Amino acid sequence: MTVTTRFAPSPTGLLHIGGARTALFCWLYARRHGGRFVLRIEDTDLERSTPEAINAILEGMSWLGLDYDEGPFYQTHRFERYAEVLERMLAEGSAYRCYCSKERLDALRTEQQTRKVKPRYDGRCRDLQAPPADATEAPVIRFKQPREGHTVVDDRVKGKVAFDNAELDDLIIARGDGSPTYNFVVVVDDMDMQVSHVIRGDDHLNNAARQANILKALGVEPPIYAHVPMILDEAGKKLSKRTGAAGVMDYRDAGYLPEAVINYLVRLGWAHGDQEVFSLDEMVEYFDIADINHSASSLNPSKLDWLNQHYLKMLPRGYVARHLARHLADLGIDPARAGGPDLETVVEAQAERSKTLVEMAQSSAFFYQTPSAYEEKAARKHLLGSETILEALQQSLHALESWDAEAIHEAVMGVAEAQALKLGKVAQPIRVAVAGGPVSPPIDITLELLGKDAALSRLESARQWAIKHAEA
RNA sequence: GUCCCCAUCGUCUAGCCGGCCUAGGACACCACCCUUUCAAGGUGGCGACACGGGUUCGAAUCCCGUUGGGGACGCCA
Repeated sequence: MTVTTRFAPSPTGLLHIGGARTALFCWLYARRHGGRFVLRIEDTDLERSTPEAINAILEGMSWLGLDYDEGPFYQTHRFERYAEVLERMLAEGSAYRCYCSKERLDALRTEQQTRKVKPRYDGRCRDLQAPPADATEAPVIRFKQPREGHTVVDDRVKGKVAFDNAELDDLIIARGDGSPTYNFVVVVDDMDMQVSHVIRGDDHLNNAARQANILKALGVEPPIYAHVPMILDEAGKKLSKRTGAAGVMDYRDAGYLPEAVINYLVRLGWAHGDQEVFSLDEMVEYFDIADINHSASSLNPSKLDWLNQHYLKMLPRGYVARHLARHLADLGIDPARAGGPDLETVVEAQAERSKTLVEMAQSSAFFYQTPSAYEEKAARKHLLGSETILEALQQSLHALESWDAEAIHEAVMGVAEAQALKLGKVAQPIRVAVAGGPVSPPIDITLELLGKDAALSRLESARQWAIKHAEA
């Protein structure tokens, strides 16, 4: 049997972090076993499905690098096939037409709720031989669920889960307008696409029993189910659109690398001993459904930050630089045209002091554009009264023949010694002068990257500022 | 309400087919070291088996219950 997994999102919103992890697990399992991974868009809800949401899913998958072997399949393109199976079930007697009105169903539901029993269809039309004379609405089609016994779902993460068939009512598999519903199309698709392993959120565990029964009615062996626990937000609550960056693409925009997000996601609900950092190859090699946790997990943003920084430091500079470019662009900076330092050297200098690419872009902007203003507090502390130091620095740096970190370091040290100051006393004024604030990479590297002309002119501006504010 | 799932540090988790666990790792936090700012790095610290019953020579590990979370109960997916 070739392993086939599928990711089957409904295009009604973003590809959120929970869906992304489900997709990752499915992808990993298929890759692990040299199987197929298919993408299926569950768009049978014409009201809520949107092209934007479809794009968001496709974009998110591709950003994460989760490539699929087949699809995307759209369920709206398969209505003929569903109709065919519906006809067959009607003919075989495993499904029946139900003429109950929505009003009756609603009344039934509220009545059951007040009686404190589980709301379910009472089966009024189950054994009807002909349409009732007073039928007013187009009939829906219901699946004829077994009435007796139990249905056992042998779940690979939850174990054997038994449902009393009396709990499972006759669910609607086609609406009054003839369009098929979720629990039915899933079954037909999984059957047609020969899905061997259904890996999905455990909010579907209850559905598994009904789906397995439909499959059996169709004479097909149900797939292997693996219901993975949910992902909760930081507060341990269900993820909602309001929970900040819930969409995968929001993570990109917030400055995270796909490698970090993937690595973070794989450790949510799954572990391989004590290992925290995994290459894609390692994930594929080690991933196993048996190691998936049983309980829900909450998001831990600071751990994502840590992983992101790890990848910022470890991944090839050129690769990180390409990602950094888009965030610089968001700040209106085009490194190529701004004439500043090579992006890769910036990445090298900034990686260990950045959690995200957004941070890195912000703290590196000064390399490409003169800061519009000094941070007030820093300027007061480090620039005020530093005219002499700044002037000495200008002279000493101006005299440098080769503009490299080593020479710059010597020059700065020289000024500090000449004035009997600790290095910090002269480095901080330089930082504020060139970067606008008190933080930057080591001062010699900062100046080297910035370039001699820019460095000297910013030093001069800072000196002017110091003179002007000393008078006031 | 009914049914289903779950329960180890603040968070992610190792362990779970019982003794190697005075419960390990990671993130976060705190302290110290390093230091040219901020970081990064190093060292150390804080910190959990939800509760109650069993079973057993022995339970985080097995069983039952309680409590607490979560999910499902739609002509949504």
